Amino acid sequence: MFKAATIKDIAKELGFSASTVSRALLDSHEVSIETRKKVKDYAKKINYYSNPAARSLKNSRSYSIGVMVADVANSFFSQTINGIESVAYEKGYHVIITQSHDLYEREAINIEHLANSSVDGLLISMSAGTTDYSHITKLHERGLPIVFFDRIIDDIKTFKVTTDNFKAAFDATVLLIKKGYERIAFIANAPQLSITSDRVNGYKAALEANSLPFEESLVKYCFAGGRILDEVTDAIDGLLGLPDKPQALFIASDQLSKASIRALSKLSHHNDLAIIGFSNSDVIDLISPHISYIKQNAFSIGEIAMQMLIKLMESKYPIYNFETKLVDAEIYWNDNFDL
Amino acid sequence: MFKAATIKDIAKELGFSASTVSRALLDSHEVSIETRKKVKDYAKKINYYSNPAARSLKNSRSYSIGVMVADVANSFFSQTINGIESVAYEKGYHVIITQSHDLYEREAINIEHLANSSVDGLLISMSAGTTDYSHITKLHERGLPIVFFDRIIDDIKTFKVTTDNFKAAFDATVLLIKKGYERIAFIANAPQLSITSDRVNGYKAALEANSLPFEESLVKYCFAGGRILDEVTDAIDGLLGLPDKPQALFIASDQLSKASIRALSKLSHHNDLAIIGFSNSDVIDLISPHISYIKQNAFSIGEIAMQMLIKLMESKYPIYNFETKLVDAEIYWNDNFDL
DNA sequence: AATTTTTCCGGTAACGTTTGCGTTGATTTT
DNA sequence: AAAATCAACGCAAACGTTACCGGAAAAATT
Repeated sequence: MFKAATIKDIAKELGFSASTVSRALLDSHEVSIETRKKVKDYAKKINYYSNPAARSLKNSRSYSIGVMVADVANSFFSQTINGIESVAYEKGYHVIITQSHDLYEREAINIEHLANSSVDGLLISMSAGTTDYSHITKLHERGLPIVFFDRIIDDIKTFKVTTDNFKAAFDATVLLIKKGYERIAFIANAPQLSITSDRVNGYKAALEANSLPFEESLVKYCFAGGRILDEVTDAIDGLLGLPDKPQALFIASDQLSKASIRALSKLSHHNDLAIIGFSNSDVIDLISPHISYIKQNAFSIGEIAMQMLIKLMESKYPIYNFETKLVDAEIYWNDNFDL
Repeated sequence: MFKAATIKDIAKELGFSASTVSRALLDSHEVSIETRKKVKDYAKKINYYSNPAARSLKNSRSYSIGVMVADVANSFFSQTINGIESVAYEKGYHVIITQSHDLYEREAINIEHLANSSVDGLLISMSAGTTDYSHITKLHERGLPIVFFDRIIDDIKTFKVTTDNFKAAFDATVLLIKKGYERIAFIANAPQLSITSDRVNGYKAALEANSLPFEESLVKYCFAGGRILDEVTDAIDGLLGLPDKPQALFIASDQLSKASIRALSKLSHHNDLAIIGFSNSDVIDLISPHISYIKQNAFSIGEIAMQMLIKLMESKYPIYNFETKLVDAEIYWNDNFDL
């Protein structure tokens, strides 16, 4: 079995002590330039890499961070992960990804698991099924650096980054109104999520700004967030069964968009409806019915989240003034509902 | 800052030595049943978890494995990852995911990085851009357990698992022929990939079994595997520009299917073509033109790959007889090309 | 020329865990 | 009853690194 080179091997070969070699590799000023060069050259020659376990044990840092998302198969999250990884990688951090599948239990277990594997920090997008945050507050109080992204929560004071959901929903609604649609229904995600209330509020504000009435009956919350097709089908059936049918549909998430389209594609007269929905799918433009969509800057959100976490982890002193960054989304309008 | 409980804390509290506590936690028979129970109870009470860094250092194992895929945003891979994680998690392994984006350089760097972070094993799906395998053989010769999945290679003797691509392509082609399509074009992935040749061979064999001629001009290889739209557009234009136009299209990967559909959707008379393509997308049935598709058992492949890797990592003696497991895919036929 | 400072390096201990070996007292064997 | 066995535990070393504490030689200061 292969045995990796250690600092001792270098020390023995070059006639230095292990401490000098260690310092040389860390570029300490207590080692002469020539010695540093000698050590580094030889280290490279014999393909030396510091043993991460030993380094972790000594420094009580693991140089790995944990990421909690609902599902990697979700385009938004996989794009976010790409952003996270690009920053993490260049800063020398490993990324351990876990999925909640929007279930509270999975979230709690996985986060516990991550914390006990001594990750140096956590990047969390809350599961839709979570209403009790104690498993996270516990870790936060212990001093574990945590950054929330996408689905953020108010209860914990730390860095957060998400789409400017209010603005995105506001703009999209205004766009629908400008195009002449005044009765706009809203298919919402689980109500406990930050992204849900922000988006609903943006929608409400847009209606108000255009002196249109807000009708409770036009808003349908989907607690499973599109995971259960029936929930979405029922919501749409309910809307289309209304005496005064809506002219347009605002769909508040990627999962919901897919589910709604699937539900609508089985109906005959879906072409009457103007549809705009959140989606980061790379094939959204190929799907019919052809919808307008709001695309989040997922990659940027990932990058920013990771940068925030690094700031938190590497800060020598405790940080008290936290920032919640809002990233703009992009709206793509499609007039043509038939392909 | 929070300080986790250690074995010493337990030892001190209970009046045992650290070694006894360690052995008790490992269920050693050299410790009495009562002592074991006492230790475990107290450990649970104070929320003790063994320090992974110390354990890794001592046992020279990290209890984490590395996964190399082209892209987590790809449905097939994200489903595979779900399979991998489900097995890994229950066996106490961490999963570190990296992406090659089908680039040789990224693959080489990431694999090197993973190996130096002392993962206990590697799960690899080859990048389309890779033709030189030395970065992997090097690690394999050192004794690092490696399992290939999906895009496997012949050069390295180890466990492998992939879809029965020959059979899937054979069956799909036969199906097209049965439906009356005799001139079937083939849009293939990068030729150096195992999945490419297997699928092409299945297609050829099906033609031969039905006494149909194989025409080189009907097969178009896409070296970027659908990452570059133009490549696919050119391939399709080439096929449709043929004096004797094909009646059906066989598309050999998910990425290619998406790209092809995008290319076709811009043309007017795509309804003449029967299309069958590999895809694991969860919205493939909503996309138009509406195509038939071959869906791989991605989750199973992930599970099997992880089980193979565990067998390899935890075997006390070197293993010499390796298995290459082929998993059946499922074919979904769609007669209706218009939505 | 004597003193102080600086440069450069080594020794040692520690991080938390596991393991081979040794020790003790109790139990079994002849 | 002496010898052998065994159960249950402690001691100490080791995994590879880093950091504190020194110390000697060289350089800089009086």
